[in-house]
Amino acid sequence: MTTSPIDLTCNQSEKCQRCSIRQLVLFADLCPEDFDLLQLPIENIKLQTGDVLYKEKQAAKYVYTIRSGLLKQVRYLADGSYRVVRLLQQGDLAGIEALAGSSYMHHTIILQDATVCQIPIEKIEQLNENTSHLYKQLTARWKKIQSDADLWLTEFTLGSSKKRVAKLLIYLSTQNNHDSFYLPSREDIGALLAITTETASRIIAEFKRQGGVQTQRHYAKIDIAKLKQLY
Amino acid sequence: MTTSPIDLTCNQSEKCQRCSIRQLVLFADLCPEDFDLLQLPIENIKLQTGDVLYKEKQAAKYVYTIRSGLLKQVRYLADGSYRVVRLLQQGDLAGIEALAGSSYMHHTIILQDATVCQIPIEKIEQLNENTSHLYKQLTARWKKIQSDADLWLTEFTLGSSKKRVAKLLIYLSTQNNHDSFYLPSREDIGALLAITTETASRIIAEFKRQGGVQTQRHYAKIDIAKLKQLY
DNA sequence: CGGACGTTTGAGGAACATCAAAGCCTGTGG
DNA sequence: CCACAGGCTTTGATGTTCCTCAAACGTCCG
Repeated sequence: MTTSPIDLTCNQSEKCQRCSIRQLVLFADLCPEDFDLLQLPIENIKLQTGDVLYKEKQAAKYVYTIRSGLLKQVRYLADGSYRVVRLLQQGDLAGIEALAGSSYMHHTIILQDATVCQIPIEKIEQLNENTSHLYKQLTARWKKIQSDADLWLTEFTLGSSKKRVAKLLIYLSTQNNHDSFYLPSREDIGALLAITTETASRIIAEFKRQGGVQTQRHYAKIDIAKLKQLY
Repeated sequence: MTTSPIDLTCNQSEKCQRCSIRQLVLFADLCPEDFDLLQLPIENIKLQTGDVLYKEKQAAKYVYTIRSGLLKQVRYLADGSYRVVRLLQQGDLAGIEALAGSSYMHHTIILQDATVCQIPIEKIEQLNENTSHLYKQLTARWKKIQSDADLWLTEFTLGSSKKRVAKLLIYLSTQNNHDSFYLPSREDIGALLAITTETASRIIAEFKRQGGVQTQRHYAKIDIAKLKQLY
């Protein structure tokens, strides 16, 4: 979890305006004058699998825009186990709850190597006071959190385990435009779907035998049509 | 300009400023000058059990502040069944997603007789442009949606049915300060917890026999300590 | 090569869904 | 005031799914 000090030297405004995923990020609607308000540094951070972006209850000073990779937001339970409550991908924000409180609500952990932009909260609040251009994007992000939560509750907590695993695989495969996608560990899949590690393993192993899924290291390809037949 | 106290068309500003749950609602932070911007009428609506506040995909023109009662937000599934994805109570907003889109995301249905304030979306947007006082409350509402969703995923979709029902009863009982609370139908409890109506019924019946729960019509009292022993 | 960790597989049992029927409230109309 | 219909709740019997405990197997890495 290292950051390059070289990044900090060049003009922030220009860096953000030239952002390659500009249309996807929080600052999508800002105009050049808005960018001129950005004085504090926005760091671009590289993270790898297993890194912890931040922990629950930690003092919240930054909101993070996900530029690439896959992250999980996790709640640890009284018995030591954990539940994955959200997956974050390109364009999503991590730690947005920092805008309404002083600490983070989850552990946020990198599943697939990621790059994120670290945006100081003061900067967001400062922009909010000086321009109305951020409001729309922020609202859209909040709404996405809500609709993702609803999706989670209707798609991934209901029906047989087989159906849930299949739906998760289909969801993961459609979230990027490569033909293969990062396949979480069986334990994480369990924590995502509220099933045990063993059940997750059994189902994926069976899908592999039946030709609905092919795996290679931590990546998978699926045959969506075949998968839909199998559950 | 004087206004009659019984005139329903009386000055909106005064009505909202005198609101009995002012500290709980979206407009909590507004100052008198902000209220003067409120030109459009805000209607106070009474609703009873079974009424539909709005439906999924319906054109969204209003955000609703819940003044009293209990509402459910529901997603209907392909097989005709439904899933309750959220409960709304005093101080919550219904239809807030209207701020980032043109239609509602759920069916919102009254469980326990309710009163709600109907706020036109234009009014919120207009206030947002003219004052920064609404921003904080709106952000707090979005954050609550997120934290409620996380609560749902960790408390109500995990563990044995018995545990989930007990947690739901405890949750419902602590949400108001009366000693009894509205107990949803067994079908709704099933749709809340992703279990069948029969299982919900069996568990509540057993809790009743063992003295953890007492019911009367649609209301219940619980013995929290005893309930915690039972699962 | 050996150890650690994640995955797979197995056997057995508990929990829950399903199908089905009976019981119980509540409101309605005779 | 009582009888009855309809809807919700409760209960039962049965079968399936999934969890639990346990062990073997792979794979990656030092």
